[in-house]
Amino acid sequence: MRIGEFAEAAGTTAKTLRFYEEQGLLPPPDRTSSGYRDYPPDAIARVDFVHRGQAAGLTLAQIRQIVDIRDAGHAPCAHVRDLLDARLRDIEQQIAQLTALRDTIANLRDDAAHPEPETCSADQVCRYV
Amino acid sequence: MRIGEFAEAAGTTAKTLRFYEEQGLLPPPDRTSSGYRDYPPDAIARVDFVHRGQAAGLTLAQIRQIVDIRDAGHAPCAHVRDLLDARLRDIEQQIAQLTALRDTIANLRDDAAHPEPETCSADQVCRYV
DNA sequence: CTTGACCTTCCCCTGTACTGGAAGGTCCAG
DNA sequence: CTGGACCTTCCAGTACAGGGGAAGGTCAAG
Repeated sequence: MRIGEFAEAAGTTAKTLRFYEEQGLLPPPDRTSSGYRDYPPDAIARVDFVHRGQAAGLTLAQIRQIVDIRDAGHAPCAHVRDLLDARLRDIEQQIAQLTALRDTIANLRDDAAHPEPETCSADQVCRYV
Repeated sequence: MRIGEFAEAAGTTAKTLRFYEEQGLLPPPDRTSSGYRDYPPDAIARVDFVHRGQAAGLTLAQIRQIVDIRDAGHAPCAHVRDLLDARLRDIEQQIAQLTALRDTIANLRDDAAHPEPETCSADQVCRYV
């Protein structure tokens, strides 16, 4: 299977597949005599795994850690648990920060609902921010 | 006031001040005869405005739009309201996405709490993701 | 035999907000 | 007069996940 067809089957682009290979996420496929990449159909599972990892909010570097452990012949379960835990903590923190930011902006916005341009001095640029 | 002293007074670094100037956020200050930047103390208000804009989640490009309006002699109130509204919508959306992602990951993590490495096939790399 | 679709490698570009460092000029104290 | 602290400009790089496009090779159909 050549890269274009494989990319479409895997729901991505040829460019991205070459990039994943370069990043160590996909094993380099065989080449035809003319140098074209020749993918086995079951390599799609690996691309799907990368996509699921991304959907879980993992970076490509983290996904690579997992596939490296698997390719070294081990089950990556423990590492995956650690990654998911860390990601969960990050996300909780991001949500907390965004929530605080939302409240801050909502307050600024409320102030700005009563336009009093004359009280804006050029010094402070804008009295609402 | 030379850049180092001014930077400290404004709570930032000389490098950052040159960057802000290059980005059009700060007006180019006068220069001494030897070419050193010479800041008037009241320029600190402009730096503070940039910092407040950042605290409100605005990008430097957006802050620049505001100061450009102000420097053109207009009150930026209406534009500021639009920016704050847009930012608020973005943040609400980000929070919703992160909340959904958190639930997804929490579920994956729960699955991974019961380790069954033997059911992980090398094909799927990891059955938890 | 040629056309067009596909493939290869290569390098640069995107956006964000800076940071690091090199090469050289300036200023002040000792 | 010399050393060190400060300043100048310019170039390059950071993290992230690719995208754009050039120059050239390959393959199948008409």
